[in-house]
Amino acid sequence: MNKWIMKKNNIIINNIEHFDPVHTFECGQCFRWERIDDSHWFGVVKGLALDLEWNGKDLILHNTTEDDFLKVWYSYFDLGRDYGDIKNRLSKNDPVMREAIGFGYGIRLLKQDFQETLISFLISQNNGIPRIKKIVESMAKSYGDPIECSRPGVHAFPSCERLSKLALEDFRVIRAGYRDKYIHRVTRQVCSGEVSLDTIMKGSIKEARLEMQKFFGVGQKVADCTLLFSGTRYDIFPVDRWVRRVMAELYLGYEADNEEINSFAMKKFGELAGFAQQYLFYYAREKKIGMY
DNA sequence: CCACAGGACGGCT
DNA sequence: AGCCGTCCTGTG
Repeated sequence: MNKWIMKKNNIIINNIEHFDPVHTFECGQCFRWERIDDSHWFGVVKGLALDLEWNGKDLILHNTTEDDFLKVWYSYFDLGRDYGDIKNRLSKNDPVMREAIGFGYGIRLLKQDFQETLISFLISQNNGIPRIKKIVESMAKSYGDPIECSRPGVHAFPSCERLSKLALEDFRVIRAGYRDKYIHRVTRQVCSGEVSLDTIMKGSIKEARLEMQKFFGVGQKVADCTLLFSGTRYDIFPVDRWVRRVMAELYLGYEADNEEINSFAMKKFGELAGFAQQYLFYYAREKKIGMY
């Protein structure tokens, strides 16, 4: 549990542990944080804009309110979770995990908006991070509500309700390519109740993953990423090419298919699978594990 | 010009 | 049930 104080319009968390904005914002889970300089970041989350400062030990959330902190930022940054305990449990008898955690020690799983996460990871398929960010930004600029903040031209990520009213052609401007038809239909599937968000939130893991894949354009990978990065489920292990590489290289010794990797990871990491995935993914990508 | 990028669909066997 | 060509767009 982290202690925090309010000073003027800033929330300050002194000596925050298990956090580094580079690790957390650049581990591939989010697309709307911009690095200003070594200690300053700007992000747009759930209709709010935030100037974030991190000096190497203290986290400062500028120009916010206690209300927004308690309603949004506290859960978004997962401040109630004991990452020390998670790291200990994952590291136990696992030198690979210990190494990965030592490398990405400042990763936190952000609790992001479900709809935004769903659309963002729909866009992510067959795409690299710079382009994903560009498309998401374009989506906000074109159809999201403007936000008054320290910078001009900032927009919230548009709701599915708003997006569902658009025609397919309206998505051409965001340059999402063939994914525009997925976005078009998925936003309608969310609003119509064709896919049960209740099952996704409260069903068993198996039911939730199955229900997610009723969304047009959502396969297992996008389903799992959405569940994990929206903080809906943590006992989940998204498998993509980086995870496939790191598992082959550091655990299995051979190239296994997604299903085998998934069941191996679930058995090994259990309810902490989601955290394990992030440490491994970040480690693999930054170190380019298995690329040569 | 071609390969590939943090996949998924749809038509084929 | 599994395989595989194809899908927009940008970058190298």
